[in-house]
Amino acid sequence: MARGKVQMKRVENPVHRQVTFCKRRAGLLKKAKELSVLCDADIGLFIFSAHGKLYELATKGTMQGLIERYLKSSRGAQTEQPTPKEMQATDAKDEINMLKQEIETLQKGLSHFGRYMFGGGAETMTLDELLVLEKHLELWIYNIRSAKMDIMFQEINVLRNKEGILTAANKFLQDKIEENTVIANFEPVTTNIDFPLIIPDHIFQI
Amino acid sequence: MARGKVQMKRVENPVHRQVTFCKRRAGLLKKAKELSVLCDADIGLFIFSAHGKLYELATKGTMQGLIERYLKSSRGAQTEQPTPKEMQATDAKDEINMLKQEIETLQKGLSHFGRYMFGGGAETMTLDELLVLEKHLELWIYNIRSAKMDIMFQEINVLRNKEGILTAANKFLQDKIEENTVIANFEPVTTNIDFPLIIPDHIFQI
DNA sequence: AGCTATTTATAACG
DNA sequence: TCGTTATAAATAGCT
Repeated sequence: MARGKVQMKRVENPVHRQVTFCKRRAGLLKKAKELSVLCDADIGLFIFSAHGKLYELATKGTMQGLIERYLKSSRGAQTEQPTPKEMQATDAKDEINMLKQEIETLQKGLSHFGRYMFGGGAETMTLDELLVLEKHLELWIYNIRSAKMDIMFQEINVLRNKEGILTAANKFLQDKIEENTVIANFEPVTTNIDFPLIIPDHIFQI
Repeated sequence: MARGKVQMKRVENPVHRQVTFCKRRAGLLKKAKELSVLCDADIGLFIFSAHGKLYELATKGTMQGLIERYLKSSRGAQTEQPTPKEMQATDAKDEINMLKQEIETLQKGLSHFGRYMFGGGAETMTLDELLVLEKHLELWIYNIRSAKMDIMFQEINVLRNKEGILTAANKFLQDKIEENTVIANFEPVTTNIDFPLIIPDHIFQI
């Protein structure tokens, strides 16, 4: 495409070959992104250099997600999945697994972000790419928050239950002491404890 | 690339979009093949049209085989995730101030993000703008998590303190009852309470 | 890495 | 979809 027509065969000179690889790889990735943006297409592209180094592009979600979609689509002519993945958790274990998965998704999204920013020749992000990134971040934030809240609310409830039991036990024992004292005609029980048996209200304010 | 420069955004006219998709898809597949041949690269490429139709190219073996190779290769080369900046709080007041500051940062980041995404005619972002945005988003996510955790840990600690006080009071009262019983030479105190005075261990497990 | 001279890809149109 | 053509992009050969 410049200063000489190129033969469609392997470039024999190793230096030339490496240069050509760099340039054309950048061009290919750019073209793929352009097609995705211009025509609403979702594209997965990965390139192994002759020495095995990996370069990749996923224009929607993660490469994992696109690969799954590819496998479904190429196997049977199965129905498309318009909604990427609806999440329904039946129990805590599912919740934890989903959380882990989402963290992974997020990390991939971030790494994609990094690639967009520093990857070969990709100096611009499209609005669509930003929207995808935003969705990932929203999902990430939401799921981390939910999971943490669930776990901590659980602990808070357990502690509140324990508090109720202990308070009741405490009250019962105080009543018992009074009762025994009356029966025995003893002086009221006196103590030198330096912590309150009745918890001041302010402790219960957070 | 012809008879007019093209904007890097979705082609709105559906007919034009379809034509562009056909032509550029063919061009992309051709370029991928050329890169593969010229530079000894192995390439997997799949394209989902907007309506879900699949187009694919695998320059070596099958797409399945390339996908397996991709999965292996991408696992090994996990990109490290940057650790958001660590925050050190000496007391609750500092914590609150930091939180407020971070909220401000977050709001700035959000407004930046919104501007980047929807601002007038700015379809491209510079590398510096992207770096700023990335930092804001990382900070945003990290701080939402931190703030929630801090608040809930605070409540948990208060409840744990209350639990400790009540347990100690409980034990003291039990000892007192025993003591009074011995002095009075009475029968041991008996009760018909239906909750435990000694809390079963399992309650303390969360 | 940059820089051109060329080749290629392709947008608009028929 | 297919062909034509004017132009925008990509890039081979150099430095």
